[in-house]
Amino acid sequence: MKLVQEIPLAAVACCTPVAAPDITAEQAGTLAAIFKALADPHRVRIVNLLANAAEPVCVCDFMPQLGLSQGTVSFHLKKLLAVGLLEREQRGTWAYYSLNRDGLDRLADVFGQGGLT
Amino acid sequence: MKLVQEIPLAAVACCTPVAAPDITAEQAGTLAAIFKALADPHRVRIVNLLANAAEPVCVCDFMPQLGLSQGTVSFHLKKLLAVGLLEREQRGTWAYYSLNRDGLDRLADVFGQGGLT
DNA sequence: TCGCTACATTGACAGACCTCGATGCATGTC
DNA sequence: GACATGCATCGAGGTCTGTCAATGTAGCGA
Repeated sequence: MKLVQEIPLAAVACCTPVAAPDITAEQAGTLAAIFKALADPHRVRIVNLLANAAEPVCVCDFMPQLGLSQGTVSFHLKKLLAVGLLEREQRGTWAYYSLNRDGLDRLADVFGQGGLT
Repeated sequence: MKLVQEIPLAAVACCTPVAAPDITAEQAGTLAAIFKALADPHRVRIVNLLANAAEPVCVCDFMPQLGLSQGTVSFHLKKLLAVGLLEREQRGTWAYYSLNRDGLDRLADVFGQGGLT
């Protein structure tokens, strides 16, 4: 059970719908890695917070919202970043995170298209 | 880090979009549990196989497809069943599994609706 | 009833995950 | 240059997960 840990941003760009005929083991692994990134309540909340934020959010703002230490917040952000769901922007000492809307939209396609109706 | 293990079928029926404003910790946990069920390549393949199957599939058919032992296949099917993504039907000695299309459709809504465009 | 078949469950183990505190590394300020 | 700040990374811990072999359970046929 060794999952792909680092998924380049491009991987999200070519998500295979779960209903696509004859998914390969690699495609299943890529999809599973993205789901795994969302398989934690704190990371779901991070995505939710970013989805409702008009501006990018810095790490220090997540800490009180999630009630986690700074290192743990960085840990979760890195996971979401690795699968291309988030974008990171450095502004001086601060690191601002925002949602990669394209990534989420394509994830929606994984369920929608492909004849799952 | 204690996740809800058993999610009743109804839970999928009221999925909260990730972009819904101010998600609660419980809602985040429910969503994360569903993503966690899909956070394994073998389980993604199971969903994929069922999505392309015209008829419900029995456990014995999954074993050669996934290359897993019988006990492990049951283990994965139980996970997907617990979050309402699958349906189970007993026919004599056989157990037939099929996709809960409603569950997947609602999961698609989690990304689609809520102003994530 | 007995045996067989198809599944579910259990026990055990290795590996992965989440968390925190501590440390390291830039960047900005004095 | 010295210091403070914001963030990433590391090490260690406890917990959870995925896997198999073995065992338990229910239905079917002889």
